[in-house]
Amino acid sequence: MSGKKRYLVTAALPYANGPLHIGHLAGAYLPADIYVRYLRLMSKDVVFVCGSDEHGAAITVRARKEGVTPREIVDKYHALIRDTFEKIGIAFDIYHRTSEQLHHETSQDFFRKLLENNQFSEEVTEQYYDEVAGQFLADRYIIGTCPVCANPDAYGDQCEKCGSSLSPTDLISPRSTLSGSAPVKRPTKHWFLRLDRHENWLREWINTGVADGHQLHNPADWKNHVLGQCNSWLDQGLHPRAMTRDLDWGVDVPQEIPDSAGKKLYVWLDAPIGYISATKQWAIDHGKKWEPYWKADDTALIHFIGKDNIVFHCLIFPAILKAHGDFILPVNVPANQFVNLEGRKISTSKNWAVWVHEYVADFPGQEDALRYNMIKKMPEQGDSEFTWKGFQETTNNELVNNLANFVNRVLVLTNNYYGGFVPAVDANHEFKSGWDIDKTGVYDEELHILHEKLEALGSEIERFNFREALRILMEISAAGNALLQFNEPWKMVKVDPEQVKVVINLGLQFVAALSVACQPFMPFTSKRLRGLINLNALDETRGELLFILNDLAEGNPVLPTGHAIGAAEHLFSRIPDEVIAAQIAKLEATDTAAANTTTTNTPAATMYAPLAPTITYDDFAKLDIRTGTILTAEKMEKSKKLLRLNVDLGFETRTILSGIAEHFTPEDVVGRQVVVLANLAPRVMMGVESQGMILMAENAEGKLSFVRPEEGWGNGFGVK
RNA sequence: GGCGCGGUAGCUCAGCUGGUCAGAGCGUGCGAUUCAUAAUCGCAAGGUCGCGAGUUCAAGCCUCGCCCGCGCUACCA
Repeated sequence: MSGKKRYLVTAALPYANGPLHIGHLAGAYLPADIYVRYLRLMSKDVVFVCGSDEHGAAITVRARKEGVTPREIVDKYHALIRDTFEKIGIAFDIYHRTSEQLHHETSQDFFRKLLENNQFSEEVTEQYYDEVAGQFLADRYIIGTCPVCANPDAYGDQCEKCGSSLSPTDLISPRSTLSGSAPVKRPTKHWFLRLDRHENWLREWINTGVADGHQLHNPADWKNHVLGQCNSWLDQGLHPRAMTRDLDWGVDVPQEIPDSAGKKLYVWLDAPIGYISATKQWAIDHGKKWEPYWKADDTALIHFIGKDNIVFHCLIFPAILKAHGDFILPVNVPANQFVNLEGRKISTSKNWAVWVHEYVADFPGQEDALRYNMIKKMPEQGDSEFTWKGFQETTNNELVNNLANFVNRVLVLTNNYYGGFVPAVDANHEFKSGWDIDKTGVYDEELHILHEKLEALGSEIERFNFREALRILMEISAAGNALLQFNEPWKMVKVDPEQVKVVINLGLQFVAALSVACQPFMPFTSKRLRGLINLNALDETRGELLFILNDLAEGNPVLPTGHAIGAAEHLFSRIPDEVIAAQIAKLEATDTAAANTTTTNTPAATMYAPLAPTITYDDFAKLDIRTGTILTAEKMEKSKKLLRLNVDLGFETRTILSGIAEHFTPEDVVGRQVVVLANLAPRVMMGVESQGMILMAENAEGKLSFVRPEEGWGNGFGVK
């Protein structure tokens, strides 16, 4: 254990424009929850904060699309996400929200402090401006034709059809979603954090753990992919990044600052400071001080995130904290990778996901089955895979057959033979060890091994190896089953009743240990299990795992002789094939056109892009579209997406670059008849001038199809 | 194209600074068993550790090249 006096654990703030899916859970929230629950059981001082990230253009875009206010969007999803966390047992000390006044004040104070510390440069850049609506346009407010896949409704930051990340200036014929007009570029001033000035110390800190001459962490404890990603960025050089935006939904740049009108803090400064605001609110609610958790050297700050957030939490936020001056740096950022679903990437926009709020509705009382499976499949080193079949198998084979069964066996035998009381034992009586079939068991030694297992489990959690920790947990259950199997109390009860007492007593100690050790992973099961053996639910403020470890270390049993247990019950229920089939069917159904009518919170518009604003015939007539034939095709050097085509337009041959290399090989396209936008302004890409654009059709999966005239149609003819 | 992380038994994955590291769980086969939601326990199955070279007394573990997956990034239409 790090030896720190207190812990501040954060989990990535969910963006309040959609529900949670299992990838979120396995990526950040479950590992954080396990870690925190473990710390509490070990009597550590820990605060676990999270909250909804409620600002940004995506929310306003969504609000406009649904005809509601941004406030209504965030209220809806904040409530949904908060309740989902509670239902699946993620035990934050506080789940805050960035729309709270306290957060606005906190982040504004941060901005002022950075300004005071001379951490910004002010720069004027050209941004798209909507003259009709009278405001600057966030990237998400601008749509236009995607340069990669020709989707006519790509956003200024990203094309949701092909997933390309874009900038507004990439879009062909951009238009404003506010008014439908074509935006114009206008100068606007923004505050840029001088990240370049932080590059050197960040590099040292990331790679050696040393900052300002102090050893703050050991890089060997950080995950490979986290270090790799950071160094990849550092090697490319850090550049000043804008900390403000022209937005209308977010935290205002403090008004006393000149030119702040209409400016909002960008997500870099808004979201991570949400961790601090949340801690402040928690302190207010509980009569505590928040500063020690963020400013004291003996606090361990740990960020649980997904891999998409690595540089944000390992470089940018630390730079902000350092630039402020008073704050500590994270001691570790154990980012997880991604979870795939049934062989495909989880996609909110394509509705390929298992939504957690739907799971808890479909599987009431089986929250821990999902938690268990997600922990088992946690993407700790590389991407992992969730399948419904796998979920069924682990639930039935491991939770039902092994864990629940072991508990049931012990309780049934105790009730049958000893009237439900923990039997007194002769600690010197021999039996067969549950840990090793060839070993003679000794009561104290069995407890000792149990102690070792619990310590090993804890040490794996401390090192963020949650899958391994879970495996050790199940090892205890398997050893318990083996203990019964080897000693056959149902036979020996007539032959050697003293031995049976030892075996059953030991079995009960295993069950009691499991009731504590399983709590970080499966809190609902812990509570249920504690009930079965007539113990109170764990009080997380009391460090009960620590007590048990101390007891076992001294050779004392967890459950005292004579303790009365309850009736045997099953902890888990088997998941039948039909239920799994239904979930798979549901997944596949929502993946298709049914997405339009589904009750999930997935945007209905994802199947079909919204219709673009109406244009006149004159607008259309500006386009000169011609038939043509691809004569030659070759892959562009150094480009992943571009094919260089020579296209016969009848009257001339054009060189056209087309972003279809990820869909078609050169051989695929040579000889194809195509339709070409012939009067598009030429554009130089990768050093080659493209003289037109090949028109493609695209479906919801982002697959492309050539648009072409009838077989044998000539080249160079107009399309109207 | 550049960079990063992965590519290990049918499946899901462990393998720290190179030398019991060729492993675990599940599935499969055989055997034992009945207290238990036909659950449990034991044994077994021989996987070129992505491909090809190299360094070393010794390489999944180091180096170089290549292939595949994912991510970030690029003069990105």
